[in-house]
Amino acid sequence: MSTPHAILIALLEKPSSGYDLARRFDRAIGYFWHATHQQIYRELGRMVEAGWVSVIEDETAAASRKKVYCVLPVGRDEVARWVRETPLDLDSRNVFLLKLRADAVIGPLGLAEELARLVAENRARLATYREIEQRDFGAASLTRGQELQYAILKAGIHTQEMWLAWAQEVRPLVEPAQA
Amino acid sequence: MSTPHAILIALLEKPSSGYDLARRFDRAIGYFWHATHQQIYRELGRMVEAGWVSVIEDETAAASRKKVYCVLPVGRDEVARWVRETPLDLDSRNVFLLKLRADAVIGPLGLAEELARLVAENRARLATYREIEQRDFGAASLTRGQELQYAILKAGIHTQEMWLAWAQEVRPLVEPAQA
DNA sequence: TGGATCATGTAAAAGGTTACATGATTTC
DNA sequence: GAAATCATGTAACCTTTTACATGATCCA
Repeated sequence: MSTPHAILIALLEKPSSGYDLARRFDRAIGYFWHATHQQIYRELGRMVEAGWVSVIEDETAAASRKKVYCVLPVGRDEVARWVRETPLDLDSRNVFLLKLRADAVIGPLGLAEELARLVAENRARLATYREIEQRDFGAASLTRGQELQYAILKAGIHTQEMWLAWAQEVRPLVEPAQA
Repeated sequence: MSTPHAILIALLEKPSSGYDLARRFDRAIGYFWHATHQQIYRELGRMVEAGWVSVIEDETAAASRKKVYCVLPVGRDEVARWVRETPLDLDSRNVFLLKLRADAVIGPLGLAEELARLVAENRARLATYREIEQRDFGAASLTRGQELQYAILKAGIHTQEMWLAWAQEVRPLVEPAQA
């Protein structure tokens, strides 16, 4: 899921300390993404090494042990590169949401093509589900076990349908030329 | 996500070789779950050690190198224990689907309570999303960045709504006394 | 002054991914 | 007989999780 990029994007939205990031990943961001403080501190250390982020030195920082991290231009470019060059499979919807967040902060980053590809793949999968539905659960009466299996399949069907409807809403926001 | 239990449940549905399991995890099962053949072979080895599964010896097996695994009573009990004793957080919906599959093969395992708890938690989260929606995106016109952030939030809202509607459908199937 | 929270880290264990490796069987 | 697929495994690496650890600050 690329923890470092998730952290970079969170830092682009708002420079924070490791502790703050851990809290943000438990709150709003955490609804889609999760990271423990150990992961966060390790990645922050690596990203300082890599020159993607740096610690802001100011009077508040000097007063406490708190280290506030800020994304450097190199880190910003790395985010843009990651968004453009990392292809997603159709199961990584939350990674696409992460890309959208990046697009919201430093965009537009040209996500229209990838969205179109994901839509096509999700439609294909939905079609497969529909076939399974007709083939295996078309009968008038089903056993309890079959009902449960059908319920599992329906979870998949509803997920696809929901996501496809959502994708239609998002499309105009990532299209290059929106009238 | 508990790979060993996912494998046990797949084996309960149909005894298979490691190779077959890998293929099943790439097809129907893989729509909700994923495991590489390396993971599968490692877990199968461990589970034979633990006495949860055993290799079926028959004429077909003797002819080829293929090893067909079958769940032993101890393994079956372990699945039932796992389903009952492993509490899920509200993000692990696919783990709940896995529990449903277990319930379909060796159930009923009493999933009504856990489903009710997940529904309550998901409703609470949906309420939080709705608050954020009103507070942050109630304005008449939004910037492109805000539109995108709103779209991300909507993905969360739609996911919750879809799942809650699905849970209502499933509830009668896991209730202890269905008329 | 004692308990909650802030704030940062290390270390070990478990789990997952990628690459390597081998040989049998089937299909053209 | 060559290529694809069947079938099983090992090893190295990387990431994640869990537990441990420390000290500062804030509030009652």
